[in-house]
Amino acid sequence: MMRMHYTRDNMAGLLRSHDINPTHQRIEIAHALFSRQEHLSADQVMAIVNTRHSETSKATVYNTLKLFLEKGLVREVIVDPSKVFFDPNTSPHHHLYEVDTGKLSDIDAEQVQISGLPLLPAGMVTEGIDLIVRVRRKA
Amino acid sequence: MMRMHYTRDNMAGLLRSHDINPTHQRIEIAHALFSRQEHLSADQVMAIVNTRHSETSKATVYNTLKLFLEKGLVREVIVDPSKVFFDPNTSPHHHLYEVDTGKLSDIDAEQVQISGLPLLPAGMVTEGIDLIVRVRRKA
DNA sequence: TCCGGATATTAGACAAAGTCCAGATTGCCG
DNA sequence: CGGCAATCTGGACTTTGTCTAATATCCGGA
Ligand SMILES: [Mn+2]
Ligand SMILES: [Mn+2]
Ligand SMILES: [Zn+2]
Ligand SMILES: [Zn+2]
Repeated sequence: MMRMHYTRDNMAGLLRSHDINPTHQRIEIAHALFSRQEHLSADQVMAIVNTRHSETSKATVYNTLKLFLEKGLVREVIVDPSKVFFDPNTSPHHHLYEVDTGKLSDIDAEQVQISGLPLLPAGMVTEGIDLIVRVRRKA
Repeated sequence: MMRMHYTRDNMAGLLRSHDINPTHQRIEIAHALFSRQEHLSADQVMAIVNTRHSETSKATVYNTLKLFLEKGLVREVIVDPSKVFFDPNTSPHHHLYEVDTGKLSDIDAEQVQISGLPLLPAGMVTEGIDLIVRVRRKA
């Protein structure tokens, strides 16, 4: 997939296309995630956004990430019991998690086949299927 | 698989077979998990074990669950960003998570096939593959 | 049985992630 | 400019989990 350059200016349009009012703080937070294309925790986003001078509060970082999540701009990845990661890649994909380093990387869903899953309980719909491969350095 | 009845008396042998010294507290905690065969959080274990009268401290509950984990007596399930679940079922299996209720149930690994996973980075070994089907009640 | 060391448990202080709220700011429209 | 909705904020608060130093329990040997 051809990748565009994620400038702050592009962020406003991206936010608007997801029905999010583009404010200064929201643009900075989106830029932190999309320019890096990495999985970031709220704490990491907080640190990135406030590197030069403090300009975004903790409450806003959490509120904004939750808003992005609701609007489908980012995805949540739950692999570490101590923190949630936010993922700017919303296309269907899986994850490889290096347990000793905490490094998290993507596995394209295209090449992975999952079959034999049981039928869902009546009245239920799948919200998502998370596949996490946990690896560690060989002893 | 034929299932035995998990009495407190059985717990001592189970603990010993996993190289765990069976103390009163450890037996109670193991009994909470194995007699129910459910996924429990530390908090839930704490509540169960202290129903009649307070007899096990928070520190011991956490220490013991971690010990059980290290000794392979239980397994950790990470699906909810706010708490870890402990699973007395250590046979390979996957999970179905009902996001609105928090209900967690097992999916037998036998019938599920996962193929096409990429090769691991050199020097890495798989510690486990977690597959979580997230479902919610239809709108 | 008594002693001493190793093992296990404890209360409570602490830390980290995340939530909540009431007040201040901002942006926009008339 | 004045009003109003939307947004942002500091800081108190909650929850989950960790740590520590003191105590209690267990067990093997004299
Ligand atoms: Mn700035
Ligand atoms: Mn008892
Ligand atoms: Zn990802
Ligand atoms: Zn399970």
